[in-house]
Amino acid sequence: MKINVDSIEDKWIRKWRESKIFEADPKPGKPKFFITVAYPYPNSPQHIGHGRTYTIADVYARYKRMCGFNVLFPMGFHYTGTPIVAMVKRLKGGDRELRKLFVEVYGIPESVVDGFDEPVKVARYFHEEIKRGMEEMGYSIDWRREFTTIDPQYSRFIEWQFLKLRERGYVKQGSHPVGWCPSCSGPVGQHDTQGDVEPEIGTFTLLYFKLSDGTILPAATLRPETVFGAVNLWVNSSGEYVKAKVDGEYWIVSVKALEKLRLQNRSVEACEVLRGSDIVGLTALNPATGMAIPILPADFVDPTHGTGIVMSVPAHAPYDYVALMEVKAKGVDGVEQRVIDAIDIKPVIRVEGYSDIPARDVVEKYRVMDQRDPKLEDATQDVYRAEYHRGFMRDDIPIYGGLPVSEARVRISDDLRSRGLASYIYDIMNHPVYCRCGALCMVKILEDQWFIDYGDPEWKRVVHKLIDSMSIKPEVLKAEFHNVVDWLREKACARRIGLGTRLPWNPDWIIESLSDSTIYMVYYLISKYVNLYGIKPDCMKPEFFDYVILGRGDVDSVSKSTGIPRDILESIRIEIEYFYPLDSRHSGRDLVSNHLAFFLFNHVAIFDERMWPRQIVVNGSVMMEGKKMSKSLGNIIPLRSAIKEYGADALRLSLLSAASLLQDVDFKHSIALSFKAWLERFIKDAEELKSAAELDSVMDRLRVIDRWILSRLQARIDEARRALEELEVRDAVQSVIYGLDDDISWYKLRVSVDGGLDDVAKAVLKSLWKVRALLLAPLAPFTAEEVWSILGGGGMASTQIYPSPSPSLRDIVVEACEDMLRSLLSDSREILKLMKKPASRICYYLSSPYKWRVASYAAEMFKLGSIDVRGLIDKCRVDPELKGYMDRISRLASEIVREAMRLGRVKVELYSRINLDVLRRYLEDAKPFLERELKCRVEIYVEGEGDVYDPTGRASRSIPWRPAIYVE
RNA sequence: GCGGGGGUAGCCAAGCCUGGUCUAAGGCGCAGGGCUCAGAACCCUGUGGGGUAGCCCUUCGUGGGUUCAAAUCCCACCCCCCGCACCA
Repeated sequence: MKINVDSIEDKWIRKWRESKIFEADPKPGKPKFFITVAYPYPNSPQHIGHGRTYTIADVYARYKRMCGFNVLFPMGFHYTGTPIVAMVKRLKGGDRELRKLFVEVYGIPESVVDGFDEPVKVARYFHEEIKRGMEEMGYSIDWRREFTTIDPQYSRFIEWQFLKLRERGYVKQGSHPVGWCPSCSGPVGQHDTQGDVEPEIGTFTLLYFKLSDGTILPAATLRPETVFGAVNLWVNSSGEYVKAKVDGEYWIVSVKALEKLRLQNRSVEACEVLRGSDIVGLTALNPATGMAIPILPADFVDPTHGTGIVMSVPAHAPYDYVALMEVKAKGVDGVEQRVIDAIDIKPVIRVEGYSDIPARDVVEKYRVMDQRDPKLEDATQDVYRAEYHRGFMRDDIPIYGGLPVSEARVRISDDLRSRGLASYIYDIMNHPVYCRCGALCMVKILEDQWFIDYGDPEWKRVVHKLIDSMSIKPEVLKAEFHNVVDWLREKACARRIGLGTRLPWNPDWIIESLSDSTIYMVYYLISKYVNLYGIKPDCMKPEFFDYVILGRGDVDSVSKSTGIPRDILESIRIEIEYFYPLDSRHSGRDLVSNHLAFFLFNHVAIFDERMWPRQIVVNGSVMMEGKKMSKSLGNIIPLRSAIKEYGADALRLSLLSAASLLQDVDFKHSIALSFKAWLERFIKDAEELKSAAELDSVMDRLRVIDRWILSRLQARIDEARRALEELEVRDAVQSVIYGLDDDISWYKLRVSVDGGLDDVAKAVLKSLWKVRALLLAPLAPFTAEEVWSILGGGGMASTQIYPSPSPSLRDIVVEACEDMLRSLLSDSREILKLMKKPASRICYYLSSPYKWRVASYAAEMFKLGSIDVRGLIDKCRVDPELKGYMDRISRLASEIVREAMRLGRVKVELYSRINLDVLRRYLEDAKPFLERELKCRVEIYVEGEGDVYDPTGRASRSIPWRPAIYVE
């Protein structure tokens, strides 16, 4: 029979939808479980990496539902933000790369791409695409609550949230440096740059070197402490410079630098255009030492970086050292050689392992050829790092002598600034970074920027308290959350462009995406009513949210002022009281330091303690055949194509089983295929077991091995439950699939006669298949439903109660005997393997009763604590029944102790349940099986009884946990 | 730099918190066998080395230490990955 995965999936998607089993409404008295995953941003189809988080959440939702909870698992779509806007702009600008991505990688028809002329159209398209993927994956979502973050009703909600934050004093206004494109006049993030580089903003100290007429030559540096060793200045002689009036003083900087100063809100007025060569040869005063130093040309100076004026510290900066050596050797046009010769290298910092001039050390070490040599970067890194961590200011440096460099740096910069000899400037650390439009990125200081003040210490304190009291899975992340909360500072919460909600008190600003997604989980409880009754945005005034979310105000007056009928208001209020707080929040690990942290802050700010979230679950990402998924590698597999290729269940299992929660999953084609095959086989087996009898009808005919497999099943159920409870989905797959497979294949080997199964075995397997279908239902729901229905389970698997271990089917003695049988078989095989000739008969010798007595003492000792030979002998000595055996016991005791150590606590505990009679009967019973497996006659004796066939005297070697073996 | 995570057999990966059940789960790959006209799939067996008796030797980044006993606990070192924001 051929299994048609597609039609099975279609069938169950339809049945689930028609039966509305995933639509959750408040049910007083029934425990609820509210679970959400971070909603998707619809700027591309989802790939299998996105699928992991949603699948884990769905497994949890399905599991909790089967545990009797009224589970609510909703979904929305996050339209807020700039990337989609930027994409449309690029498409309109004829960006071929992006078009290619859409058409060739995502498989979107050309005509559809042509229609992408507005951000919302793009969002709607991917929204539907993503939603379909979620349905196809079998996610048990209550779709009645779906919304997007640009729905006007949602905007009312976000406005309300921001009014609350502002009321509580968490919203502030201030200035803020951002990466900026002067040509687009907009902020640039990673998405906006060539090569997706994140512009890093750094603060440079601007040191004011002055010409004799007072004109300032500001040198930008990250190492202001080295100013004491600045013995000349560098400019690029062919670079464009300007003399300009900056904040009322005359400055000379590069043309680009003037633009930066303007963006950073200095008053700037250019006066005169210069070339670098125009200022070469002039003399400037060092602001720290007062020394007159010459201005010299250097090719390495990049006029677009910093100010285009570079202070030269040849003792500690390899670039400066090399450049100085060059000018000393070659001379400079228009500068007297005497001036150049007079330049002395001045050391400022001493650091162990380096000479007085560390820059020279590394230049020699790296064999740097000239100032264009790329090795200078590494050389520079070396010196900087060593000096920063291990360096001290030399004792001849006034005031700061003896200070560690890291401390001196801050103090010197502060002191010079307070004396008006320096200031600071922001610049791009990883310069140069280019905007997609091609322009060089700079730093702009935005004035009047709105912030949420996550730096507020009191607010942080409360968030710490929440983190301590909630569950975070995996638990190791708790420390990370605490750290993140400690780091967080003001967060810019609004921008000028992009989709989203406008700040209610200042509509020029649009609330950015990480700030409008912090408490929206509660909105799912409202959106159901918005969708159901078409509540108008205008009705959703602050008092509406105050009432339904916080329980403030009076229903009648709220109803009157909003025009929303009283019963609807009350229903929403009841819904929120019932489902809130959120029981589990799921996301990938990349959201820990932003979204998830903000989620906690905002809940604490807006809700009462009893409505704070209960749990966060974080998972790692997905790799593709060992490599990171990326557009450039072209190894992104869209979720929906993967579903087509492997089927939803096989894909789910692949994503669930390949790694523990926080670890990155390595997705492999071969693994997905083997799950696919496994699932098909599971269904085929069910078809074959369909006609078997029910377990109840064969209960009185069960053999030990039947009892064994049923007992194992109970253990697997227990493992699966435990694993799912802790969201160790990997372990759940392990137990339900591989673990049970192991048990079943052993069982089949034991019960099959001539390769076939009798009707008892079939009945046992049928019952096992039914239980297994339910065990599998959260993990691979389509297959589970299919098998459950094939075997006539009744109702849907998704709504059954998750199996619990049944104590009456657990049989530890049988498990112990079977375990011993297996090790006996494997020991026998090992012996047989080493024998050259085939064996004709194999004899097992069980220990005589007195040995069992000694073993039971040993097990007891082990259970209570440690085990030792002397102690064991002492115990035996006082036992009158062992009186006659003391001569043999000393050797036996040491053997037993050794074996106990080898077996370990768990096995010894297990074996202690067995006694001689039970084991003898058990092995006698299994004799035909052993003979079949070992292909020779098997005989079982008890040491010390009459007619024991024992030509080599092996019987005496037996101990109770390990019968002796003789092979002939 | 600060903070977090990690280095386990051919590969991926569990175990580590709570030391002994650890030559170390499971999967993939590989090899042999079965099935088959053949192949794919599937099913068995093996997969550090040695061994004519169930065993011995070696192994969990490196080096020390604690312990009767260490992949697991402690110390030092080396290496790798991620986050540090205005961006979803």
